[in-house]
Amino acid sequence: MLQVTARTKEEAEMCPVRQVLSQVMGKWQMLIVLSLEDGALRFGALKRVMGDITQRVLMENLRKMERDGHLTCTVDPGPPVAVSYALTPLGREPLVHLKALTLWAAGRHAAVTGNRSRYDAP
Amino acid sequence: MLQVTARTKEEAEMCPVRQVLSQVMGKWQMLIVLSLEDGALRFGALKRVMGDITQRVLMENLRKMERDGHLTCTVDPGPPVAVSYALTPLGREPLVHLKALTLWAAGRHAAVTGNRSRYDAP
DNA sequence: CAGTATCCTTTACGATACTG
DNA sequence: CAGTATCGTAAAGGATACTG
Repeated sequence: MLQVTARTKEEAEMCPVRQVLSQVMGKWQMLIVLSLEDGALRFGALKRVMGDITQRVLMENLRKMERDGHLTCTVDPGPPVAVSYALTPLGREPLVHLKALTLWAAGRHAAVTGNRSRYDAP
Repeated sequence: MLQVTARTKEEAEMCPVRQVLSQVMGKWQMLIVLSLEDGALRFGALKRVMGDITQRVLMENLRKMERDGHLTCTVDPGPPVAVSYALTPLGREPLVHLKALTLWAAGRHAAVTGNRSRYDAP
Protein backbone atom coordinates (compact mmCIF):
# COMPACT_ATOMS: atom_id res chain seq x y z
CA MET A 1 0.00 0.00 0.00
CA LEU A 2 0.99 3.60 -0.30
CA GLN A 3 2.96 5.21 2.44
CA VAL A 4 0.49 6.97 4.68
CA THR A 5 1.94 6.03 8.03
CA ALA A 6 4.45 7.93 10.10
CA ARG A 7 6.53 7.46 13.18
CA THR A 8 6.37 10.98 14.54
CA LYS A 9 3.91 13.84 14.41
CA GLU A 10 6.31 15.89 12.31
CA GLU A 11 6.66 13.06 9.85
CA ALA A 12 2.87 12.81 9.65
CA GLU A 13 2.54 16.50 8.87
CA MET A 14 4.95 16.10 6.02
CA CYS A 15 3.22 13.08 4.54
CA PRO A 16 2.27 14.13 1.00
CA VAL A 17 -0.84 12.00 0.91
CA ARG A 18 -2.22 13.29 4.17
CA GLN A 19 -1.52 16.88 3.18
CA VAL A 20 -3.60 16.62 0.04
CA LEU A 21 -6.32 14.43 1.48
CA SER A 22 -6.97 16.66 4.45
CA GLN A 23 -8.33 19.37 2.17
CA VAL A 24 -11.10 17.23 0.73
CA MET A 25 -11.79 14.52 3.29
CA GLY A 26 -12.61 16.62 6.30
CA LYS A 27 -16.19 16.77 7.45
CA TRP A 28 -16.79 20.28 6.11
CA GLN A 29 -14.50 20.19 3.08
CA MET A 30 -16.24 17.14 1.75
CA LEU A 31 -19.63 18.80 2.13
CA ILE A 32 -18.35 21.89 0.36
CA VAL A 33 -17.05 19.87 -2.57
CA LEU A 34 -20.33 18.01 -2.90
CA SER A 35 -22.34 21.22 -2.57
CA LEU A 36 -20.43 22.87 -5.41
CA GLU A 37 -20.68 19.93 -7.77
CA ASP A 38 -23.43 21.45 -9.90
CA GLY A 39 -21.84 24.86 -10.22
CA ALA A 40 -20.70 27.99 -8.45
CA LEU A 41 -22.52 29.26 -5.39
CA ARG A 42 -22.39 32.56 -3.59
CA PHE A 43 -21.21 32.59 -0.01
CA GLY A 44 -24.65 33.02 1.46
CA ALA A 45 -26.19 30.37 -0.76
CA LEU A 46 -23.44 27.92 0.11
CA LYS A 47 -23.94 28.55 3.78
CA ARG A 48 -27.68 28.03 3.40
CA VAL A 49 -27.21 24.80 1.47
CA MET A 50 -24.88 23.39 4.08
CA GLY A 51 -27.17 24.45 6.87
CA ASP A 52 -25.31 23.61 10.02
CA ILE A 53 -22.11 25.51 9.57
CA THR A 54 -21.17 28.87 10.94
CA GLN A 55 -19.94 31.73 8.81
CA ARG A 56 -16.56 31.69 10.46
CA VAL A 57 -15.93 27.99 9.94
CA LEU A 58 -17.17 28.09 6.35
CA MET A 59 -14.81 30.97 5.56
CA GLU A 60 -11.86 29.14 7.09
CA ASN A 61 -12.48 26.04 5.03
CA LEU A 62 -13.08 27.96 1.80
CA ARG A 63 -9.79 29.80 2.24
CA LYS A 64 -7.85 26.61 2.86
CA MET A 65 -9.35 25.00 -0.21
CA GLU A 66 -8.74 28.10 -2.30
CA ARG A 67 -5.14 28.08 -1.16
CA ASP A 68 -4.70 24.50 -2.32
CA GLY A 69 -6.31 25.28 -5.66
CA HIS A 70 -9.48 23.28 -5.13
CA LEU A 71 -11.75 26.24 -5.71
CA THR A 72 -11.81 29.80 -6.97
CA CYS A 73 -13.31 32.89 -5.46
CA THR A 74 -14.86 35.39 -7.88
CA VAL A 75 -15.83 38.83 -6.69
CA ASP A 76 -18.43 40.93 -8.49
CA PRO A 77 -18.22 44.34 -6.89
CA GLY A 78 -21.74 45.50 -6.48
CA PRO A 79 -23.09 47.12 -4.84
CA PRO A 80 -24.00 44.94 -3.31
CA VAL A 81 -20.95 42.74 -3.61
CA ALA A 82 -21.50 39.20 -4.83
CA VAL A 83 -18.79 36.62 -4.19
CA SER A 84 -19.16 33.20 -5.69
CA TYR A 85 -17.12 30.05 -5.16
CA ALA A 86 -16.59 27.36 -7.76
CA LEU A 87 -14.59 24.15 -7.97
CA THR A 88 -11.49 24.14 -10.14
CA PRO A 89 -10.72 21.16 -12.36
CA LEU A 90 -8.41 19.97 -9.59
CA GLY A 91 -11.22 20.38 -7.09
CA ARG A 92 -13.55 18.28 -9.21
CA GLU A 93 -11.18 15.34 -9.39
CA PRO A 94 -11.97 13.79 -6.02
CA LEU A 95 -15.70 14.21 -6.63
CA VAL A 96 -16.11 10.83 -8.23
CA HIS A 97 -14.53 9.06 -5.28
CA LEU A 98 -16.32 11.12 -2.69
CA LYS A 99 -19.64 10.43 -4.34
CA ALA A 100 -18.86 6.73 -4.48
CA LEU A 101 -18.14 6.77 -0.76
CA THR A 102 -21.27 8.74 -0.05
CA LEU A 103 -23.37 6.35 -2.06
CA TRP A 104 -21.81 3.40 -0.28
CA ALA A 105 -22.49 4.98 3.10
CA ALA A 106 -26.09 5.61 2.22
CA GLY A 107 -26.57 2.01 1.18
CA ARG A 108 -24.96 0.66 4.34
CA HIS A 109 -26.73 2.78 6.89
CA ALA A 110 -29.24 0.10 7.83
CA ALA A 111 -26.51 -2.50 8.28
CA VAL A 112 -24.41 -0.22 10.45
CA THR A 113 -27.36 0.80 12.59
CA GLY A 114 -28.12 -2.87 13.14
CA ASN A 115 -24.52 -3.57 14.11
CA ARG A 116 -24.57 -0.74 16.63
CA SER A 117 -27.72 -1.98 18.31
CA ARG A 118 -26.36 -5.50 18.53
CA TYR A 119 -23.08 -4.22 19.97
CA ASP A 120 -24.75 -1.97 22.53
CA ALA A 121 -27.56 -4.30 23.55
CA PRO A 122 -25.91 -7.25 25.33
CA MET B 1 -26.81 14.72 -5.16
CA LEU B 2 -27.48 12.70 -2.07
CA GLN B 3 -28.79 14.40 0.99
CA VAL B 4 -25.78 15.14 3.18
CA THR B 5 -26.71 18.60 4.32
CA ALA B 6 -28.60 19.58 7.42
CA ARG B 7 -30.16 22.63 8.94
CA THR B 8 -29.41 21.96 12.58
CA LYS B 9 -26.74 20.11 14.48
CA GLU B 10 -29.25 17.50 15.60
CA GLU B 11 -30.28 16.94 12.01
CA ALA B 12 -26.63 16.53 11.04
CA GLU B 13 -26.06 13.91 13.71
CA MET B 14 -28.99 11.93 12.36
CA CYS B 15 -27.85 12.10 8.75
CA PRO B 16 -27.45 8.46 7.67
CA VAL B 17 -24.64 9.20 5.28
CA ARG B 18 -22.59 11.15 7.78
CA GLN B 19 -23.11 8.50 10.45
CA VAL B 20 -21.63 5.77 8.28
CA LEU B 21 -18.92 7.86 6.68
CA SER B 22 -17.57 9.14 9.96
CA GLN B 23 -16.35 5.66 10.85
CA VAL B 24 -14.10 5.29 7.83
CA MET B 25 -13.23 8.79 6.70
CA GLY B 26 -11.69 10.14 9.85
CA LYS B 27 -7.96 10.66 9.91
CA TRP B 28 -7.27 7.64 12.09
CA GLN B 29 -10.06 5.37 10.90
CA MET B 30 -8.88 5.65 7.35
CA LEU B 31 -5.34 4.78 8.36
CA ILE B 32 -6.61 1.78 10.32
CA VAL B 33 -8.60 0.50 7.36
CA LEU B 34 -5.63 0.85 5.05
CA SER B 35 -3.30 -0.76 7.57
CA LEU B 36 -5.52 -3.82 7.89
CA GLU B 37 -5.99 -4.30 4.17
CA ASP B 38 -3.54 -7.19 3.90
CA GLY B 39 -4.82 -9.09 6.91
CA ALA B 40 -5.32 -9.09 10.65
CA LEU B 41 -2.87 -7.38 12.94
CA ARG B 42 -2.37 -7.58 16.66
CA PHE B 43 -2.86 -4.44 18.69
CA GLY B 44 0.81 -3.78 19.19
CA ALA B 45 1.67 -4.42 15.56
CA LEU B 46 -1.10 -2.12 14.39
CA LYS B 47 0.13 0.61 16.69
CA ARG B 48 3.66 0.16 15.40
CA VAL B 49 2.53 0.26 11.78
CA MET B 50 0.59 3.45 12.29
CA GLY B 51 3.43 5.02 14.20
CA ASP B 52 2.12 8.33 15.37
CA ILE B 53 -0.91 7.29 17.34
CA THR B 54 -1.24 6.78 21.05
CA GLN B 55 -2.56 3.63 22.62
CA ARG B 56 -5.60 5.39 23.97
CA VAL B 57 -6.66 6.94 20.69
CA LEU B 58 -6.07 3.72 18.77
CA MET B 59 -8.26 1.82 21.22
CA GLU B 60 -11.05 4.39 20.96
CA ASN B 61 -11.11 4.18 17.20
CA LEU B 62 -10.91 0.39 17.11
CA ARG B 63 -13.89 0.15 19.45
CA LYS B 64 -15.99 2.53 17.39
CA MET B 65 -15.21 0.61 14.23
CA GLU B 66 -15.89 -2.69 15.93
CA ARG B 67 -19.22 -1.35 17.09
CA ASP B 68 -20.20 -0.41 13.57
CA GLY B 69 -19.16 -3.82 12.28
CA HIS B 70 -16.16 -2.66 10.29
CA LEU B 71 -13.77 -4.93 12.11
CA THR B 72 -13.59 -7.86 14.48
CA CYS B 73 -11.54 -8.36 17.60
CA THR B 74 -10.26 -11.88 18.21
CA VAL B 75 -8.75 -12.80 21.55
CA ASP B 76 -6.33 -15.67 21.95
CA PRO B 77 -5.92 -16.11 25.68
CA GLY B 78 -2.29 -16.72 26.24
CA PRO B 79 -0.55 -16.39 28.17
CA PRO B 80 0.42 -14.03 26.98
CA VAL B 81 -2.83 -12.80 25.49
CA ALA B 82 -2.83 -12.03 21.80
CA VAL B 83 -5.61 -9.84 20.44
CA SER B 84 -5.86 -9.34 16.71
CA TYR B 85 -8.03 -7.04 14.68
CA ALA B 86 -9.28 -7.76 11.19
CA LEU B 87 -11.57 -6.05 8.71
CA THR B 88 -15.00 -7.57 8.16
CA PRO B 89 -16.46 -7.83 4.65
CA LEU B 90 -18.32 -4.61 5.43
CA GLY B 91 -15.11 -2.99 6.55
CA ARG B 92 -13.40 -3.96 3.31
CA GLU B 93 -16.03 -2.32 1.14
CA PRO B 94 -14.80 1.27 1.38
CA LEU B 95 -11.21 0.15 0.78
CA VAL B 96 -11.44 0.52 -2.97
CA HIS B 97 -12.64 4.10 -2.71
CA LEU B 98 -10.22 5.05 0.02
CA LYS B 99 -7.33 3.68 -1.98
CA ALA B 100 -8.49 5.57 -5.03
CA LEU B 101 -8.54 8.79 -3.03
CA THR B 102 -5.14 8.04 -1.55
CA LEU B 103 -3.69 7.37 -4.96
CA TRP B 104 -5.20 10.58 -6.29
CA ALA B 105 -3.77 12.55 -3.38
CA ALA B 106 -0.33 11.11 -3.93
CA GLY B 107 -0.43 12.09 -7.58
CA ARG B 108 -1.57 15.63 -6.85
CA HIS B 109 0.84 16.49 -4.10
CA ALA B 110 3.17 18.45 -6.35
CA ALA B 111 0.31 20.47 -7.84
CA VAL B 112 -1.12 21.33 -4.43
CA THR B 113 2.26 22.31 -3.05
CA GLY B 114 2.71 24.62 -6.01
CA ASN B 115 -0.70 26.17 -5.49
CA ARG B 116 0.07 26.84 -1.85
CA SER B 117 3.32 28.58 -2.62
CA ARG B 118 1.67 30.73 -5.26
CA TYR B 119 -1.15 31.63 -2.87
CA ASP B 120 1.17 32.49 0.00
CA ALA B 121 3.85 34.27 -1.97
CA PRO B 122 2.27 37.44 -3.33
C1' DC C 1 -23.79 40.42 1.38
C1' DA C 2 -19.27 39.11 2.50
C1' DG C 3 -15.85 39.30 5.77
C1' DT C 4 -13.36 39.95 10.30
C1' DA C 5 -12.74 39.80 15.32
C1' DT C 6 -13.67 38.14 19.95
C1' DC C 7 -14.99 34.98 23.36
C1' DC C 8 -16.26 30.67 24.95
C1' DT C 9 -17.21 25.50 24.77
C1' DT C 10 -16.23 21.11 23.31
C1' DT C 11 -13.80 17.66 21.35
C1' DA C 12 -9.65 15.27 20.03
C1' DC C 13 -5.44 14.16 21.28
C1' DG C 14 -0.95 13.33 23.91
C1' DA C 15 1.57 11.74 27.98
C1' DT C 16 1.88 8.86 31.63
C1' DA C 17 0.99 5.56 35.09
C1' DC C 18 -1.16 1.38 36.52
C1' DT C 19 -3.41 -3.58 36.09
C1' DG C 20 -4.29 -8.66 34.73
C1' DC D 1 0.62 -7.65 25.58
C1' DA D 2 -3.70 -5.52 25.80
C1' DG D 3 -6.45 -2.51 28.23
C1' DT D 4 -8.02 1.22 31.52
C1' DA D 5 -7.77 5.62 34.07
C1' DT D 6 -6.38 10.34 34.84
C1' DC D 7 -4.67 14.68 33.69
C1' DG D 8 -3.47 18.22 30.78
C1' DT D 9 -3.12 20.59 26.16
C1' DA D 10 -4.33 22.01 21.56
C1' DA D 11 -7.40 22.33 17.84
C1' DA D 12 -12.14 22.75 16.05
C1' DG D 13 -16.15 24.71 16.37
C1' DG D 14 -20.29 27.78 17.95
C1' DA D 15 -22.25 32.37 19.07
C1' DT D 16 -22.28 36.96 18.50
C1' DA D 17 -21.15 41.54 17.32
C1' DC D 18 -19.22 44.73 14.17
C1' DT D 19 -17.61 46.77 9.39
C1' DG D 20 -17.49 48.26 4.29
